[in-house]
Formats: sequence, C-alpha cells, structure tokens
Amino acid sequence: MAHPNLPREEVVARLMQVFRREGYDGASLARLSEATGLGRSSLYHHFPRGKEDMAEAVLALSGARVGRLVLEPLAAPGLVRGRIEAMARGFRDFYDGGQASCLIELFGVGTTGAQFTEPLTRSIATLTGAIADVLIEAGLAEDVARRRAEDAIIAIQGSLVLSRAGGSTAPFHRVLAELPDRLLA
Amino acid sequence: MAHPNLPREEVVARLMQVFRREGYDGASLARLSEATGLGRSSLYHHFPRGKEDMAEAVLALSGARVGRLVLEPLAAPGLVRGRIEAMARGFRDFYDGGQASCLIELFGVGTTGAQFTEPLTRSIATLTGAIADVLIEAGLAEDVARRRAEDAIIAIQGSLVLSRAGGSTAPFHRVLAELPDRLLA
DNA sequence: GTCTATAAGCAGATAGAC
DNA sequence: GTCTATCTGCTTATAGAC
Repeated sequence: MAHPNLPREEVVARLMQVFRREGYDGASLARLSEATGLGRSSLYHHFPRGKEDMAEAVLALSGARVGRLVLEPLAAPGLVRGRIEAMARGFRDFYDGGQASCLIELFGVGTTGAQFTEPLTRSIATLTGAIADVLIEAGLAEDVARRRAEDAIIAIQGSLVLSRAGGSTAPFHRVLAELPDRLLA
Repeated sequence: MAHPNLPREEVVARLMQVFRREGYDGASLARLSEATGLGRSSLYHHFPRGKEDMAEAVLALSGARVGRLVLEPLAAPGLVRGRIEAMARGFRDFYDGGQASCLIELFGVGTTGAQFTEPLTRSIATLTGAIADVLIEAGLAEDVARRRAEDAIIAIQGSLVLSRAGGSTAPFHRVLAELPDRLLA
C-alpha cells in the first residue's frame, strides 16, 4: 500500500483529481483506489455508500476551497480592486491554472441525475451574490452589479471549456487578467 | 421494434440526444439502443466499432449542424449586424434553447482520451475564425476582432454551463441577446 | 482500518439464424 | 438489416479474516 494513514482531506483531494479528470461515470473504483492508495474495502469503510459518498465529500472539499480561495479574499478588508484581484488569483489556484475541470460540468451529467445539482446551484448563487455585493459596495447599481457578477462566472466557466478544448490555458488566464477591469469599468 | 428503417441521420440525431444527456461514459448501449429503436446488433451493423463510431458520427452531425445553423448565416450576403443576429438564432437552435449540453464538455472527459479532442479543437478554431472575419469585414482591427470572437464563444459556452447548473436557460438567452452589441460595440 | 476473496450484475462486443 | 443468444471482462459492492 502506497499511502498508509493518509489524512482524510488528502484522500478526498486525490478523489477529486480523479473525478475531475474522468468525470463521475468515468471514475472507476479501481482508479479511485489506485489514486488514494486505499483498497476497495478501505474506500467503502470511509465512504459507506461508495462513489456517491465520495462525490459528496469531493463537493464539500470543493466548496471549502472556493470559500478559502475565492470568497474569503473577496470579503477581506481593503480596497475593492485589490480584493477582486485576490479573487482572480483564488480562481487561478482553484482551477489549477486552468488545467482542472469544473465539477459543475462533470457532476451535472450521466448517472448522477439531479443528485448533485442542488449544491452546485447554490455554489453558483453564492459566488455571484458575493461578487455582486462587492460591486454594490464599490458604488454600482444592484442590477448592473448582479449582471456583471454573472458575466464574470460565465466568462470563467467558458474559458475553462475553451482551454480544455484548445489545449492551451491562455483563454483562462486572459479572462482572469481582464476580470478586475470588466467588473469595475 | 419501434422505429423500423429509420434514416441514418435520424438515428444519429437520437444518438446525439443520448450522448448530450448522459455523456460518453454514461451513454450505455442499452440506452442508445432504446433511443434509436435498434437492437444492439443493429447498432453494431451500422457502427462496426461500437460507441466509438457512434460518437464520431454524432460529432460529424454536430459539425454539419453548426455549419448550416451558424456558419452559413454568418457568411451569407447582407449587413453584418443582421448576419450576427442570424448566427445568434443559429446557436439558440443548435443548443436547443440552452437545454442541450455542448459535446465539447462531454467528449473531452473520461474514457475517450484525446480521441475526439482534435475535431472539437478544430471546430472551435473554425468558429472563432469565422466570427473574427466578419468583424474585420465590419472594420475592426484583426487583434480586436479575434479577441472579441473568442469572448463570444467563451460567453456562449459559459452560459450553457450556468444554465444547466442553475436550472434556467436565462443566462444563455441573455448572452445571445447581447451578442451583436458586444461584438460590434 | 486494511486486507483477500468473491458475489452479482451490467458493460461492450460477437456469432449466427432469419 | 434485424433478431436472439451468448461471451468475456469489468463494474459496484459485500463478507469476513487479520
């Protein structure tokens, strides 16, 4: 066994890598076992309902990371522009420089049904709400703020799709670089 | 058998529906068989290498539809704005009003490997190139035109992700409605 | 908490009759 | 060109020893 007594968060982080690469249906137990160094039975010990529980844990970790990397810098004290720039760096790290897929695209498809869509929907709403709040704080009208916040999320998601399809993370990095000006223009 | 002597294009269209809903790995032969009304063996008669051939046919149909619905209206004679509006309607139809997923997100993940990425990459490049050409025709500088064209594709893809995650196609329709002004501003 | 062994079922794919 | 029947392998999941 390659990784004995791995802390749970590290196990979940490795599960997340697999889900992001292979999707929910594509991530087999064999692959998840290999990535974590845990045998099938060990995985079932930690996640009694199997893949379903693993995916839930991955979503929870994902939510926590978005909170720490994106929402916290956005809500921190300081000038609005600086906080938005920090948020952009947070997105960059969360998506591993544009190489990691978004779980929204992966868990909203196939066998999963509507099982995971609700947390993902809430996550999107929280994110756009937080960005809109900062823009309102900066003096923008509420409807403009909400629209620009949604545009920002749209641009990030779209750039991830294009980056993966095109084999270059350039679109992702360009969108992040332009984000502060687009939000505050 | 529910649908005897179905024309090939109709068969492929039904396969596309399944792949779009379930993803590549999630689309089982049982499901593909049910959707087309063809038994497993009939599917293998038409698509000797199985799912792989089916996915290829689906990609080909997808490319043909993009050509007819999006690229042709864009290249047609007439004023640039009207052609861009026609292109937006083409995207709306191609993505079934925002309810259909993009194959880029589905075929770039899981078992498929790099097998289908090349046609998808080319498709994106063709699309952005065609949009950029029209903007250059309208008098924009080439670098600006190329950037805006890429932004348009990013916005459309991102809005599809948000529409699916949020349970409402509003983001998709908003992006399409704003497309002409954004490209020509 | 991890292991080996195994169950039960479904996946993709094929053979051969009609 | 479609059918029924079948094969092999891999899937998720469980049982029980250590």
